[in-house]
This record gives sequence, structure tokens and C-alpha cells, in this order.
Amino acid sequence: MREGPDIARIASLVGDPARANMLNALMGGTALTASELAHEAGVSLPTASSHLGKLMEGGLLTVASQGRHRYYGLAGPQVAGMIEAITGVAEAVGPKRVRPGPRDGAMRVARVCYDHLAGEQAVAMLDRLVDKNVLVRDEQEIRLGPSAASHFAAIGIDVYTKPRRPVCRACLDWSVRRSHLAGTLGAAILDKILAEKWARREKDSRAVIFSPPGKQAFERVFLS
Amino acid sequence: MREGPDIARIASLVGDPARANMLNALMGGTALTASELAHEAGVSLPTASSHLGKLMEGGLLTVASQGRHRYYGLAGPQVAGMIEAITGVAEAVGPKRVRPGPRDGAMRVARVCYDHLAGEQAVAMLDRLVDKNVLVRDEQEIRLGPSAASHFAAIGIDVYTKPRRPVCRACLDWSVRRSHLAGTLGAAILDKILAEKWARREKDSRAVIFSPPGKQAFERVFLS
DNA sequence: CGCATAGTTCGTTCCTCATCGAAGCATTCT
DNA sequence: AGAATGCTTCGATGAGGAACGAACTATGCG
Repeated sequence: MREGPDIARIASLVGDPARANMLNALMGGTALTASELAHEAGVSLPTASSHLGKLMEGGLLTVASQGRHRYYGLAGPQVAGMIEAITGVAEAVGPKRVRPGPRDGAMRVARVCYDHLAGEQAVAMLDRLVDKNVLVRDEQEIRLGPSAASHFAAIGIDVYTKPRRPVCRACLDWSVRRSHLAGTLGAAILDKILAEKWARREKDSRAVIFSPPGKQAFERVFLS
Repeated sequence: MREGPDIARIASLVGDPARANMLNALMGGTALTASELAHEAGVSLPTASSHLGKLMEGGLLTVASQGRHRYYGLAGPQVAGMIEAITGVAEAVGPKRVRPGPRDGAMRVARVCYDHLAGEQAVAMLDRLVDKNVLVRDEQEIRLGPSAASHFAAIGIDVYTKPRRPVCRACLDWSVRRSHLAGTLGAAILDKILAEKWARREKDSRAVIFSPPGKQAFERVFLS
């Protein structure tokens, strides 16, 4: 009967399948319109609107009106982290290993996790960066190694303009069950991958598809 | 309409107030009986039993039968981490700053967070350990400093018998909004505090109450 | 100005699920 | 053995809330 913060309220917001699908879709990091989210969740527009209202009221979402469109996005990294934590538990307890369909396959290889890269490619990249001593891993944590600044500067990423978020953070990959790189550095790397057109976002999915030359370039820079 | 792991299923388990209260109570780290959890959640025994069945089926709880008692506990650190993540969001979005009652006050000072110490005391302790360079903090992450082994050996804690869990982890404190020390080291320190009888667990609460001499001893060892 | 598109609000229907009392097992105490 | 305690199962009740169609508001296009 004790009362801390109202955890049930937040959890029940995520606990509805339609809302969970919406939040999952927004884990892609890009804001989406109400119609897109309705389609994503498989419900009618009015229903979606109602759900979005509740998520807004619960503080999990932000909205930006542009003309007649309303773009909904996750309220912040803390919310994204919560979703990831829940996803991790769901993955761990639910051995629902049923169908690793084609789209699922692409998701396993590389996908967007809020603002950084996840999947096998991302895990391999982190492993390699640790091997090369560019990053240093202490158990579950990651920090910059001595050569980090020069290494990332060479590919146009500045690791020393530090905003409020940590530069590197470990994020547990739900498909590989090992850590990949999150934080501002992880976000910067994903930005570069997309900016260089090494890979493109799969439409309506978190999957990230590398082009053959893009994959080569990525491997040369991060996996060599 | 995409399908990853069934996040809604897990979230909806936490999304019921009665179940949320039970999980919250179990964040104290000690296993509780069905009756205790029923009282904790403010529901009848049959209702509690039903909830416990669902939490078990969802894989969030483990149970140990001892005679006619059944002790329920959290299924593991991953589940505890998820609860903390949800609590963090709930705390952040819910400015329900209403009544910091007496018990709440004690909770802010020191409480148990699954298996380690949280609250103002815990945050102060981590700060001091970082100041003394016993631990090193990189942004949100924590690792052992050079003097860590000898420092903790002197007070009877071995940091080098490493189990599967990380030795030190940062855990965001929902009351202070800054990190405290989790991981096996955090757990070992809480064990010592209770073993030395510097503090006792408040009955039916996560609060940890230091005795006056215990507080002195704690401050001498960890805050000096 | 109309017409089309994007979203929200309203009212209704329907179903899930939380709840409790009573009864049923299991274990321990005397 | 009988009684008491701890917990689960069963059945009935009731409320919250998810869903959609229809109507309403707002923005953009011709």
C-alpha cells in the first residue's frame, strides 16, 4: 500500500498492445504522424488519436504541429531507455522464437535503436572498437580510450563536444543479447552511416539496410 | 503491426496497481509470502494469489516453497532494472510532489534498491569514493580505480571474485536524480552495513535506518 | 470559395479483467 | 486425529477502457 511514483500508471500506458506498437515504432527515433502510428498499431484513426492523447497526458510523448500534420515523438532518452528495459525483459522471458522472417532477419543484422545503431553489425562494431583499444570496456560499461579522440576525428566525429548525455553508453541488444554502443557517440556514428548513404532506413521499419559498397565502407572504417 | 518481443504483455503485468505495489515491495530484495504481498498491495488473499500467478506466468517472479509458506521474489536483476527504469520515468513525468511524509523522509535518506543501498546516503557515498579516486566515473559509468582492491580489502570486501554481474554499475536514484552504486560491489557494501548492524531495515518498507553510532561508523569508513 | 486531407471529439457497444466470498488442498501444531 | 494456518481454485459481479462510426474542426489545394 506504499506510494512512490505512480509506476502502474506509466506501465499501463505501455501495457496496451496498440500503444506498445506505437512506442515501438517511435523507437526508430523519427517522429511520426497520427495516421502513420494508427497504421503502425493496426487501429483506426480515432482509436489511435485516443491512445496518443493518453500517451501525451502521461508524458511519454511530445508533439510538433506542422500544418495539418502532427508529428509525435518519444519524450526523451529516458523514455527510450525504459522501453528498451521492458523489451529486454520481454525478450528474456518470452522464448517466442517462432518465425525469424525476412524482415526480422534484416532487423537482426542492423536496426535503429532510438538514435543509434543496434543489431549484429552494431555489436561487431563495438567489439572491434574495444579490440583496437579505441574504447575501453569495464564489465558492462564503456569509456573512451586514449586514441578515441584522434580516431573519431579522422572520420569527422568530435567526441569532445559533450552535451548533457553521456558520450558512450552500453545498450543491451535484445536480439544478440550483448551490448552495442549508445550515447552521443553511437548517435553520431549512425548519423554518419546515413549521411554517407552507406545504408538506408527500411520504410516503416527500424531495419537498416546496407548497400554492398556501403557495407564495405562501413567495414573498412569500423571493422578493419 | 510489427512484432518484436511482447513488450505490452510485460508492461501490462506491471500496469496493474496491485501488481505494481507487489513488485515495488519486492524491490526491497527480500522474498515475501503471498499474505504479506496481499497486505502490501491492499487486496484480498485470493486476488493477490491470482496476481502472483500472472506474474509467475509472465516470468517476472520466482517462488520458493517452504513448508506452508510460499516466498515470492523478483526473477532477477534484469527485472529489477526494468522496474527502476519505469520508476524513473514515473518520477520524471509525475510532478506529484505532494507529501514527503515521515516514512518518505527516511526513504529519501537511505533505502534498499533490490540488493544495494540507494538514497542520499548512497549518492554521497559514491561521490566520496569517486573523490578519493577509489572509483572512477566516466560520465554515467563507473569502474574500479587503482586503489580499489586494497581499499575494499581493508574493510573485508573482495572486488576481484567476479561473478557474472558487473562489479560496479551506476543506478539512477529516483529521489535524488543522481547515480548511486549498484552491481556486486554495491550489494556487498549493503551486506556489510547490515551485518555490522550499522543500520536496520524498516519493517514493511524499503527504508534503511542508521543507528547514531552506525551512522558514525558508516561515515568514517565511506564518507571520510 | 468549395473540396480533400489530417485529426479530434462524441456516443455506443462490447469484452476483458480485477475483485471478493466460499469452498477446497496442503502443511504444521497440539 | 482434529484444529488452525497459508494459499489456491471456483464462480459471480461489476467497472474500466478499447474499439469504431459518425460528426466536427482545422489546414491546405484548386
